[in-house]
Amino acid sequence: MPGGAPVKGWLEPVALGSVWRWDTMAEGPEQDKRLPSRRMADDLRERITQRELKPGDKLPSERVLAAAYGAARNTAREAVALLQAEGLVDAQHGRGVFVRSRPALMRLGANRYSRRLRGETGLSPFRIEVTKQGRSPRVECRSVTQDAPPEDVAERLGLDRSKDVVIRRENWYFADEEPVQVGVTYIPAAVAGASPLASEKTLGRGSIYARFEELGYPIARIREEISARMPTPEEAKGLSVPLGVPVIEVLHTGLDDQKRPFEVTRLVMRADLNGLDYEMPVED
Amino acid sequence: MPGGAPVKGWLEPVALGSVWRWDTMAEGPEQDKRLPSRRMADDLRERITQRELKPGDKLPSERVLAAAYGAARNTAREAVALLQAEGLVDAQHGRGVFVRSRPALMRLGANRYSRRLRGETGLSPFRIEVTKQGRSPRVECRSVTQDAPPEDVAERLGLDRSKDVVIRRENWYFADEEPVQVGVTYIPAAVAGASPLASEKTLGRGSIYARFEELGYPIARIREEISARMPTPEEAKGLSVPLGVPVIEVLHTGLDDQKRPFEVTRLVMRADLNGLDYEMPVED
DNA sequence: AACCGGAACTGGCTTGAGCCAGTTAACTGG
DNA sequence: CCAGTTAACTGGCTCAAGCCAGTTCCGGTT
Repeated sequence: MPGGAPVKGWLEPVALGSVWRWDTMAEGPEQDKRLPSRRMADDLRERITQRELKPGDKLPSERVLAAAYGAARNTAREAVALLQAEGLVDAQHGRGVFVRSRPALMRLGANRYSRRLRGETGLSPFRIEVTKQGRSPRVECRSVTQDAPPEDVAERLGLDRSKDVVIRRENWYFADEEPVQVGVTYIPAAVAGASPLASEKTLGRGSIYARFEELGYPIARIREEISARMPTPEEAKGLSVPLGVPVIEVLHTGLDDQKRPFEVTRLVMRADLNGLDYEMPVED
Repeated sequence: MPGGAPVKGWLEPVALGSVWRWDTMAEGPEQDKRLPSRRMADDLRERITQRELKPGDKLPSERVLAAAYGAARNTAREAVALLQAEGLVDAQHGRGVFVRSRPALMRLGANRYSRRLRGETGLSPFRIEVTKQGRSPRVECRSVTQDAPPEDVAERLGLDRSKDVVIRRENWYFADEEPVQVGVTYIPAAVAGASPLASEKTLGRGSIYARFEELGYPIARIREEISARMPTPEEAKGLSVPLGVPVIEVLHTGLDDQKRPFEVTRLVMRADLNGLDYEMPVED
């Protein structure tokens, strides 16, 4: 495969090994020029996508893999690392490497802001969606503080970063005690006033948007700016994001019936568990 | 550093090494128990987020890094690989490892379906957005074929996978000749009929939705299902997605004024160059 | 039957060595 | 002055070896 220094090879005393190497090349003109680690990865990927290895199945151990290809353990490790970075596979210390199963995505829609849903169930859309999947939801408000808004938030709320303050509410969302989302909501102090929004961790029936409505800010429009990226180390730890899984970040702005922004929420969620689902009219 | 088996150490004959190990622990209670590769990665990440290393800057070479920490080159490589997987850094063969710059995201909004925009400019929203960024857009229709629809597409179009056929149009989107998106549009054969949609690669002024309108399918509502994941090897190659960068997948359904689906498009785009931006009414 | 220990597996991380292949700049000869 | 070569960088990949740390299971003890 090297073929890097064939000329040198001729000048130097003919090594025993080089002979059969050239022979095999002559016999099999269809040289597999892929690197060993890629070959292993490609083969495994093939077996996975062909369903020969099904979700939950265990891959051959690194040492077995290496032996099978006549390669070093590190090379097999490299192959596994590639699959892991693609999110195809999940390594568990001491147990093995397993084909990742694709759990049903939780589909967050715009209807999560619907007043009707709010009224009918009294439950937050998150709870509804998780329950629908047969898992048990939990929402935890970790902190309610007051601070200067981040740049992008200030911009969307029409605030001056150096002057205005916002209430910052940090919420964690769990399904079966597994963390799946973090949301940080920013509310202008002028909007929250002395309401529970400004201080209470629990907001009572009908979710936060019922409270906004009581304050004179009925949610009429939303803007959602969506991006995706790899998690920071903190996010990876906090959300226990597996290797090879990105996060979706949603910067959400709530607007009242006069199109005034009264709230911004930054949602970060595991992309292997969550998706978004919007249906909307084409305007104008 | 290990300190993993201190108890065992007491039971066994006292090794010479263990003495100073306990000593140093006593002297410096602030043991850095992180693994060498993590320490290097953490330090570099810190320097990057603190802007000491700015986008475009070159990191110390692997060999220099290794020497600085008294570690092997492979360990430095591991550290770099971690940063790469986080999408913080971009390695270039022969040149070095560079802090990745965060280019402005292209923001695709729902307004891309607006009839007014379509009429006013005659340009597709993609072209508008790219031009706005001072780059030159290009759209290339790679193929127009006829086939059975994929499962999820059939579902959304209300078709029977084994009976109905669809027109499949594959489009590639470039900015400055850099591929940034791929879109595959599926149209029921019954909808496309013998129109240009069914055969022509170029569709003329006003983009594809003008053609649909002419056929009696004015786009009135859209549904967009969004997810994110790591690219497949094919996507990584086709879109030249750098390591550590996910893709955003949008499964888009176009509905006419009677809420009938007449078209589904699967869009895959590099998450480091693209984002989505929706503004919509809260319905009900 | 319950417990505990160890053996034999698993992946995690590191070392230090070597070769290959891009890149760049300085040096050379025309 | 330009063109081509070369040397000294860079990262890419592999090897072989070793130790550590989880997991699992089996067999012996209590």
